[in-house]
Amino acid sequence: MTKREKLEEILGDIFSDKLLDDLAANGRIQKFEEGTHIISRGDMVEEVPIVLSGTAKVVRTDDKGEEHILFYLNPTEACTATFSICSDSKISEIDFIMETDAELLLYPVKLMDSLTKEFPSWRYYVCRNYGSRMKEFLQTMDTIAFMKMDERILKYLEKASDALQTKTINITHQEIANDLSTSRVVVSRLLKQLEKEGKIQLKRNRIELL
DNA sequence: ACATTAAGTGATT
DNA sequence: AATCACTTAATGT
Repeated sequence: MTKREKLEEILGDIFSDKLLDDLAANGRIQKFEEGTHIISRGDMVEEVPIVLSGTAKVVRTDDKGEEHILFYLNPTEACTATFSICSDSKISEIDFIMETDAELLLYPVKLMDSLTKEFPSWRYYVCRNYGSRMKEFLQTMDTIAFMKMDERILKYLEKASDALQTKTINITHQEIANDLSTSRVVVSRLLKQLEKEGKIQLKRNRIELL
C-alpha cells in the first residue's frame, strides 16, 4: 500500500484529495512502539504528529515525575497543543507518548502555515480538534471547581465546632450530606479519608475534631 | 432477640 | 462525585 493510499483510507473522510496529496508528499509515516516518547517537554518540535493507528497519550509531568494524563489521541486525531506551536515558540509544553504500538503521520511544522491557508478541510479539522479538546477541559474544570467535597466537609465541621464551642459535633453523615447537597455515601467516604489523615475521629452520630 | 437506623464498601456510571 | 446494592455496626424496645 502506498503512503497516499494509506492516508486516503484513514483520513479520506475528513480531508480533501489535494490535502491528502500534500500530506503524502511532505509528511512521513512511521511506526512506533508502545512507550516511545515522541515529544518531551522542552523539546523543539519540528514535526506535528497525527495518529493514524493505535493510541497516543499526551501527558504533563510534574516536578515529582508523576505523569498526569491530559488526554488520549485515537486515530485521525492530533494534539491541539502542537498546533499552537506553528505560530509561536516551537518548544513543547507537554510529553507525547505512545500508549500502544502505532503509526503516526509526521508533518513538518514549517509547512503547517500553508495547510491552513490552502485547505479548508484542514482548517475544519483543526477547529474540530480544538473543539473536542475544549470540551474535555471544560469537564475537568467543572470537577475541579465544584467537586472539592472533602474541603467543604472539613470547613463545615470547623464552622459547627466554632458555633458550638466544642470539638465534638453530634451529627449524622446524612445531615451533613443534606446541608452540602450531596449523598450520604460520599460524605461517609470522605469522612473516612479525613479520619485516616488523622484530622477527625468518627463515632456513631458524632464526629470529633483533632 | 429483633427491628431500626447509621455507617462502611465495592462496583458502576 | 453520584447512585445502587449490599454488608456491618450501633442502638432502642
